[in-house]
Amino acid sequence: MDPALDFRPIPEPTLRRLPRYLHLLRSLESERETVSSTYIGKELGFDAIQVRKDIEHTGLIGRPKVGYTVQALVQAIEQTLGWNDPRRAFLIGAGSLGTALLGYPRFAESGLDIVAAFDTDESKIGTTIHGKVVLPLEKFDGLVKRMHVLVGILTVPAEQAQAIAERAVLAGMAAIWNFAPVTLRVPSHVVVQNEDLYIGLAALSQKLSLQLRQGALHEKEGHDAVR
Amino acid sequence: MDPALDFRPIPEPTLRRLPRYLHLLRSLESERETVSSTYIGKELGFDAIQVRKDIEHTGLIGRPKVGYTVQALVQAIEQTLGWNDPRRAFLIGAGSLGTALLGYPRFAESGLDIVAAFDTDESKIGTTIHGKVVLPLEKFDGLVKRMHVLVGILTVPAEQAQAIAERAVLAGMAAIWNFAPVTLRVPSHVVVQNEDLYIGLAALSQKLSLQLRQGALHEKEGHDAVR
DNA sequence: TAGATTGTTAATCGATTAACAATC
DNA sequence: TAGATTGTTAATCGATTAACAATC
Repeated sequence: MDPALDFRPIPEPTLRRLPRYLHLLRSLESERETVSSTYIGKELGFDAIQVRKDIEHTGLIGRPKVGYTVQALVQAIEQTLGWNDPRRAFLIGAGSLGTALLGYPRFAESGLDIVAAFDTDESKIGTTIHGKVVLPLEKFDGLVKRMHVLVGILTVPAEQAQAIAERAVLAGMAAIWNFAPVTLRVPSHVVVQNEDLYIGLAALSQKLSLQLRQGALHEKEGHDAVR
Repeated sequence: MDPALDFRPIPEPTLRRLPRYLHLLRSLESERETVSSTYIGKELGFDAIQVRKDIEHTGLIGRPKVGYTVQALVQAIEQTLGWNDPRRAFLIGAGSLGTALLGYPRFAESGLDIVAAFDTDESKIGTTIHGKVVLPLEKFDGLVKRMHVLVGILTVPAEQAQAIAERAVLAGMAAIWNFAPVTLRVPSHVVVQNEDLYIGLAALSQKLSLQLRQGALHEKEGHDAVR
């Protein structure tokens, strides 16, 4: 790969596919030595050429006829995503969503090390959820500063999200993974990743009505509904 | 808009932005009569031309100098997304993630009407979570058939996801909103929407390392870190 | 060797951005 | 009216797809 490309950001569509490759490859690591773009593509429903192009972005070079070494590919993708050394994060809001995230498997293998959770609910403070301690929100700002934790995971109710985000930024956080359905206003140097369920819902609605329409069409023609 | 376009699927990037417009517009409905693409763009950080192009996909026509009627735009987007009459859905897996989803606000206004939840945990069965009853999993297949519920929300552990998906399909479901971090194998006529948190995490990691790199660069040059 | 699979270079496609006339 | 904002048409950009020589 042209080394000048090293500093270009990975295109968004590629970035969305890399984690899926990684997931497949990890499950393959114990079974196979090498893997071809054809195999990955077939397995995940992508075009083989596209897979090859995506892999190119990681800088890994494969071998004609053989394919890619699974282990090397896993490492290359992890490297590209910056997942090889996990970043420490605080989670704010230990409600049901927060609890779910604390129990989510393998975040640590995906670049994120949730160090502790914060909440204002007296009954939760001091307990541990999935092995992570819940601390009082008052301690948040101080600990962010002291421990230089850069990533905040926001799982608070929508009304509180903006205020907490501002506290996080003020304390020195550089990135916010936002699960509250609001648009956060933060300084431009702060990274915000919105996890907006409504987007997924929009995609689902759209695909479903398309499918139903086509299905109805095919039924009329006396065919099976096949994509 | 060219009426021949009515049957073309909305481009994915547009589809991802429409819910965000909608969210903003709903909060505007009580305050303003009309809104311009410039305003929406500035508010959400998109290009005004892009906003206009996206709105074009809904088929709504604005008025020069005035902009779009907020109410009409809300309706047009809802119509386009198919959110004006919500689809009934079953949620399977009333763990913490399932609980969080049951409590998620305004799904009903976003095309999804969660009718009931299913679980195998005796202690949960018969209880209600955020107003939805939890039923025993044995009743799932029968109720899907009887009530013609087309959408299943999968919040079960990864190991069980494939098996439950197959039951859902067999019972007649047409779409699965999958929160388990696995690739489901389903017949091609079944729509699957994967809600993969690792994708969001990949985007976050990428943006953050880019930002930190730039920040460091600017510091060296004695500037503030500004995007 | 022959065939599979890579990396590279080019063609296609579609989304974003720009330019501008129409118009309230 | 003049200026803001739309819809339309064209230009640009980047991602996907195709073609093919290199090679294990």
